[in-house]
Amino acid sequence: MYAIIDCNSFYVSCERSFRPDLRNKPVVVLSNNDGCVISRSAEAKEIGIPMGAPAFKYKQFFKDKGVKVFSSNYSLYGDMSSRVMSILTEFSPEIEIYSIDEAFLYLEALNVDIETYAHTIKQTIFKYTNIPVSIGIAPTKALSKVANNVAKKFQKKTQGVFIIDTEERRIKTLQWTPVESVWGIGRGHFKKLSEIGIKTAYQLTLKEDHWIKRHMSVIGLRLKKDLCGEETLTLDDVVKDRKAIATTRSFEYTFSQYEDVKERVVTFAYSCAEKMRKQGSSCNLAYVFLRSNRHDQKKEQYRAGKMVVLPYTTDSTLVIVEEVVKGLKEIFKEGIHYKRAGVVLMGLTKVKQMDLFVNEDPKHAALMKAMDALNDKYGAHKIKIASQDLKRTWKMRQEHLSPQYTTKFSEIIEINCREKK
DNA sequence: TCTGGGGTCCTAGGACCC
DNA sequence: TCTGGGGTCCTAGGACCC
Repeated sequence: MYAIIDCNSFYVSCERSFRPDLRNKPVVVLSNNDGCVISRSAEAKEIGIPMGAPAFKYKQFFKDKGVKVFSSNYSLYGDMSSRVMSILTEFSPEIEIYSIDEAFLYLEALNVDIETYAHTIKQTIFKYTNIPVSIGIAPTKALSKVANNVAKKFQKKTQGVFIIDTEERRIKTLQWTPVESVWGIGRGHFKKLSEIGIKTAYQLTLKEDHWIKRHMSVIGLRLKKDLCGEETLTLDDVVKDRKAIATTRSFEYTFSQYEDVKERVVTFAYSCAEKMRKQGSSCNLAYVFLRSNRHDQKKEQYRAGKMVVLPYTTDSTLVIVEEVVKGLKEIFKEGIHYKRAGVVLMGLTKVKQMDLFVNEDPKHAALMKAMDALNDKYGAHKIKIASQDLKRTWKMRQEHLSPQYTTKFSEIIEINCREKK
């Protein structure tokens, strides 16, 4: 049996974990730049705040209804996530961390009463982190996701745990489940399925294989089989290296000057390269893109991207920045009000294939190592490169940021020592 | 004024190879 | 009348996830 453990309203629950006064109150967490709502407490959902609601449109509503608003605090959520995951590893050696707030556990090898075990998991996580979770258990991964939905929808009745352990229960649950809420069915597939009268997950499991393969590719077919109880999706318990690493942002205002846009793009390339070195990879491709403000149709719309092939496989910020800027020059158009830009590193590999003719200056590796060590020790982006503007510090709008509750003790001690010195 | 960010996988078509 | 077959790699676009 597979269990999927999913934290309820994860970002909101993290904020609440340190603010017991917010229990039973409507709480939301906003995206970067305080743009839109990305996490809602049950109370916030109840008063009709939709996912993705633009914050500026809801400002008054939040005030009127006493909604507590937080800017996103990813270091807090990352830290809370690690705590939850480390508790889960105590319960089964076979675990797949699926996202920041979800993990699959394989329970087959354990000789336990599954229902009792699930409740113990739930209570333990709550005891140590204050984070409520829902648990779905079933013979396949897709079915465990369906079970999880039920556990979430019927909190009171299920106590947050739902198990599909008989054929009768599988069918009954799938008949109840709207097809669009199935894991792997998004807007596009939902539309196609509606057109041919498929409304429930159960109807999907009755559809012929060739139709599904034709319209939903092999992914859809695997999903169907998994829902039928045939195990086609297996546990991915090795942490895989990223195949692409991206840094993309919307700007608080729009930029029209090349120098402004360039400074942003260089900083994005810089962060990408840093993330890539953390994973121990190098790359040979970089993609840079620019976008105007799609919400302001009065202004000229423009979107462009350029893939640049690096002269050799590298993890050097200097080389990557230089090539990304060349790409930027090709797509930058005067007179556009740019709202968003990004850099994506691709072609990631752990093997640095040497080029026959051009190779990296060996000094770069040592320089990167020193740069990473300094930034690690003294704070992010303390060491910049010259094409970033040293005077300028672009701040995200974060008007509702919570404190760094989980800052590590070692860091606090270090800061204290520094101040004493 | 103001609307997120970071990933994965699959398919189709074109260019190219022998 | 009539023009092969089996590959690889790359790109763009679509679909999905959280």
